[in-house]
Amino acid sequence: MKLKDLAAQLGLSQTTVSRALNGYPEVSEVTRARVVAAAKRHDYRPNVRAKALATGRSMAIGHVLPVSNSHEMVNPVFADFIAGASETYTRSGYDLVLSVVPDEEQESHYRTMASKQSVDGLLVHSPRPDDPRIPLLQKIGIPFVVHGRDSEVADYSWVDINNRRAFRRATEFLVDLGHTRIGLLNGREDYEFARRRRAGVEEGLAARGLRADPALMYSDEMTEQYGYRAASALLALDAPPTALLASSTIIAFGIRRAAIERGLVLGRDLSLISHDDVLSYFRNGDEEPLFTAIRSSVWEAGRRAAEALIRQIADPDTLPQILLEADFVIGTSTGPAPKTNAKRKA
Amino acid sequence: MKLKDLAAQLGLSQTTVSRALNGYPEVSEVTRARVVAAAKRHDYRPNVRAKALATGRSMAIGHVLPVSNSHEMVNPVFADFIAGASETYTRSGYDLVLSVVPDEEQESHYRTMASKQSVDGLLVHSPRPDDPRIPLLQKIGIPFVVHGRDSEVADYSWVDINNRRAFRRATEFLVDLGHTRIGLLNGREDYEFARRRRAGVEEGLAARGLRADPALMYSDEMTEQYGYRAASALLALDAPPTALLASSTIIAFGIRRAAIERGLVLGRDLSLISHDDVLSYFRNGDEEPLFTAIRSSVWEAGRRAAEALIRQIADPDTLPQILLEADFVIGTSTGPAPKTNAKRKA
DNA sequence: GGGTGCATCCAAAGCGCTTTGACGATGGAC
DNA sequence: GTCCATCGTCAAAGCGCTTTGGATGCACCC
Repeated sequence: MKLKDLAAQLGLSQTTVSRALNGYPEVSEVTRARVVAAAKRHDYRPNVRAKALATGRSMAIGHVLPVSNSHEMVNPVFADFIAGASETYTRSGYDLVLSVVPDEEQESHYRTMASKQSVDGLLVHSPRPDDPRIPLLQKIGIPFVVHGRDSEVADYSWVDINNRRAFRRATEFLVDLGHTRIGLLNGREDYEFARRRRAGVEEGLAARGLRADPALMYSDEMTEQYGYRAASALLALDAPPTALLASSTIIAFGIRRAAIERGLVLGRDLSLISHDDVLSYFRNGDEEPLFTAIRSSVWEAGRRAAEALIRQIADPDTLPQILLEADFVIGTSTGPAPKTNAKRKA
Repeated sequence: MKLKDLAAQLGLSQTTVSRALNGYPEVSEVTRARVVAAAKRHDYRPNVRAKALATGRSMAIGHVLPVSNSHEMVNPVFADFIAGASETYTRSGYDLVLSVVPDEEQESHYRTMASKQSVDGLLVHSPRPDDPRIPLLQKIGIPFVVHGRDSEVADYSWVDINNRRAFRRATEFLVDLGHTRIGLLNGREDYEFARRRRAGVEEGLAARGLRADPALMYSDEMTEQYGYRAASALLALDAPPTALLASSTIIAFGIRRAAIERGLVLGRDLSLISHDDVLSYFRNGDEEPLFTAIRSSVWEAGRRAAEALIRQIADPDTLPQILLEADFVIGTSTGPAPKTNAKRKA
């Protein structure tokens, strides 16, 4: 069933039928009702390809997921982010076209997408410092929103959380509890978000007159095993940290394992604050938060980013920039610095 | 730069340019070379929308992810499966259009996709028993591949692992080690894969003359906390199981936590076999497997499913059905049934 | 020299939709 | 009774590509 058939059936022209269905005012309400009823009856839905060609808009948004080719790793964060975004797209009639592309092919892939004109806008994931994709897209002139920022002054549209502030705050919280040896199990610091988090920790320490100890700072792909191994190494030090900051709940799981294995109780012997993306399958406790955490739902971020992109497509002059503040939730994994350590320092 | 411009520039007709670029034989090699060179020089790439309209093929595959609307949960398994599929699509020039749709809207969403003609084929995730989507798609007549099967005799294309056999084998392995009280921490049993796994366990027990104890069988969304809570409950029984089967590595993490917390050593005090989808962020150990496991990469399954679908689109008469056998890898989490329990039974 | 066959290329139609520009009908103002 | 808006409708062009059905030129053969 195509437009032509439907028009013939109704004894109307294609023009009128098209207008009726798309809500143009030049058609009488009685005709519109007839057309809409007939369309529903025949389950008519316009062919998107033809529509796209005629309007020049494909009603699709591109997401390009970078995958570390060496590891074949895809971060579970993406699943939730995309689920959030997809929700918004579906509601607005957009499709989401996804491609998973090895790091080194990113740039050429973006170029291809743009010249094929298969999408009306792009969502850029995981920006690196001085990410080449951004000037590329600006040059091409296609609407895009970045999840994260590649620098403090970013002249493009983005959605990000205030990583620096959140980690600074968490750090100060720990220092105020008496902790002075604080470790950080960060994500890969060739990504901006991880750099900001580290900067936040350093600022927090500095603000309280402490200095960051590089020996307590780790950075890697955020797996459970990384959390376990790094925490085990840290806890085996002569002067182990009394508190740890983790860049993800998954890392925190690994830390907890290392702690339990040593008979340490979180919140008493070792304090732990985790960043919590509120991932579907890695909830930080149920009703009660398990870990004290910097919490910001990445699902929600996906939703917001999608909205920002759609807004920008509608009006290319707006460049939405959305900074989400993370919640700071107190769980059972933090407490005052243990006496023994205090003594050791004295 | 469009075809017309390129043709004009070269002093050729659109026909010839189009043929040259698409590898048709009716064009001389010298002309083809000229055209290809010019296309590269101008970074010409055909507009996919126009191409799709002209050819009737949109060069896109649809994936519809079900999301339990109540929980807003998206299974991390999808991320790896889709990454694998996307790899294949990209290589074959297909786009992947993704939608995340609440359970109850699944059917209407499939219907819409088909009538909009925006995709050439569909990949169906997470089949339920007697899943209505399957007859629907058969009626519509669009090529599709199901990840999993909704029944033992399935007259459509699917890619699945031999869940039943794998869990049967794991169960027998445990019984042969002397375990008689064996628990199962399964996924949601309103999905086919979980039913098969349970059936496999029951078969394995029956084959060794044992009966399944419903009190030792759990079923739920596969989170770490579910694993922890269910295992804790089981271990607190008067006659606790000496061995557990887990439907995912994430559940196994939870079980391990419960075990460690009780001072139990996996492989000595409690045996554990997990299903391992080889998810990016939940590796079962690094070089050495941590858990004894039924292993089958879901990334690979995505790749195979995508290949099957593309094959089917090319030749609708083939209905590829691919049954992957899982590896059985021995880790450190299994061992003979502890004496104390053996005594208790005697 | 006229036919045959092949290699190369082209004009134009068509994919299913939107949108421009025009047209007949109606009704109110004068 | 004429004129002019306004309304409701339509025919046709166009989106950028593929593909059908020739057209042209040239070598080859009898």
